[in-house]
Amino acid sequence: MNKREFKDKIYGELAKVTKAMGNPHRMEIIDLLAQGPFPVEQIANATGLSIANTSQHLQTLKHARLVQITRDGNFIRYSLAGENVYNAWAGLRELGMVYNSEVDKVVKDFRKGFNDLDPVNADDLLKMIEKKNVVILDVRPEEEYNRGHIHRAISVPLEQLGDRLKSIPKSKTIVAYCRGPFCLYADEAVATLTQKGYNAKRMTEGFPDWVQKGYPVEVETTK
Amino acid sequence: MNKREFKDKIYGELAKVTKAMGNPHRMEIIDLLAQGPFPVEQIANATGLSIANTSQHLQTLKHARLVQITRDGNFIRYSLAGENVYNAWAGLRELGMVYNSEVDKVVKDFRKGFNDLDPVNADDLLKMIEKKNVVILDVRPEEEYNRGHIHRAISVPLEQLGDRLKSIPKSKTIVAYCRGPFCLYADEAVATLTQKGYNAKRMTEGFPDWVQKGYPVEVETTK
DNA sequence: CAATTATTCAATAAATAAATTGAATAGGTT
DNA sequence: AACCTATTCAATTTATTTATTGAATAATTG
Repeated sequence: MNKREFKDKIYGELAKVTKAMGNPHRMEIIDLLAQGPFPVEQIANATGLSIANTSQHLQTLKHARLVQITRDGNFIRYSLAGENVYNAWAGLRELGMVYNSEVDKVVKDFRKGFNDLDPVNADDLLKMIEKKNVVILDVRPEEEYNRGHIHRAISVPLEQLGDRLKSIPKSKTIVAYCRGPFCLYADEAVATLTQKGYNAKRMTEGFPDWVQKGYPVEVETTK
Repeated sequence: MNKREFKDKIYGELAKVTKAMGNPHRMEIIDLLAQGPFPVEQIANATGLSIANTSQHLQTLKHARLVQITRDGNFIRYSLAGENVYNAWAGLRELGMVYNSEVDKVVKDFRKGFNDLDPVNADDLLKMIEKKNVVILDVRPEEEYNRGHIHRAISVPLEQLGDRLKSIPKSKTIVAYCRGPFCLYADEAVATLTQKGYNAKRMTEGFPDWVQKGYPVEVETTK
């Protein structure tokens, strides 16, 4: 193998992995799988794809070793192959948000529609936790909260928010978070809370980013 | 814009950027441009592509805002649009090297051919610098050394290595570095030095990775 | 062991990306 | 102003990727 063949081989392999990521649906799937394992049907529902199409995209990701499967009864659950997958994905996300002003603009414009201005980021939230003047709401589905959540966050899945307002104190700042910067659960929660008179904000990032930064979490102990 | 349109837009934009990276030649170009600005012809030579083909790939990268141009006399020089581009690229590289055992294997096998076993990584080298028992050789072209190099490294471009052996002490460990883990200049230098009786090793990473880690550098002051 | 359910495979058509060639452009130089 | 030189554009062919449909598979349950 000469030098050129060596380079062709190496960059070829890297390009394969990158290509496997370089599709809108697969980007969304990776973002979702960062929350943990999901069966094909749920992935299809979340992304609006057909089951067969979802399966094909998952095969593409699997061949590139970006996702792995675990069998659980009748279901096959897909999850990310390791933390490097999320790291790489987050790197691309940052790239998109910094240099492609359209992405940033669309996100900001959409949040305006929820009256969700002045969000806090993960570093802000960490400081607020130290000062103990904040209530943190995890508004993802309960299953995802159970797999792991921000230290001292309470689980209030978006569908239950209306019923559980009385347990949320108006005297403190409320920070809601969800799956990631493109997940809208937290925005919807903030819209509801603000309307009811709460001082509520969303955290711009999601739980996986909190984990990536090494900030305090509680994780599922069993299994 | 509804939720689905929002997500399609966001993930679509991210996929565009990722697709722009997801090609073997463009991967190699990004890796090269991490050293600084290069004109099209040099990029074509380094990658073995035709000028026209190189130009097309550069246009693709430019439209995705991954590279930017600066005019300098008759030449147009291309360089990375910012540090996030290198960060994202390095994230994909790690992903490829960790989960795709083929990449790791090819790199290791190729190094064996240079008798270049037992390399040091950036962290190792930092410790060796503290102990002052190492000579660091920057074996990239001089122009790249001039733009920035590891603190106290001396410039010995590969072509000049044979002529400059007498100035390199045999009493110390020699560590050579170059552009990155897939660059072969350092391997060739190590092969030559080892054959002449030196205790020489390569640093597995390259200069951009050293910078990314925030380790001590000397950079061009003028301009 | 047949039936059920979740998932994957195979085949096709439509869309997108790549390499090649030669012509066009746009700075700088004489 | 005419001429260089580096770079880009346009047009073509070939290769790859995507979505869709319906059939096939494989583990589980009755």
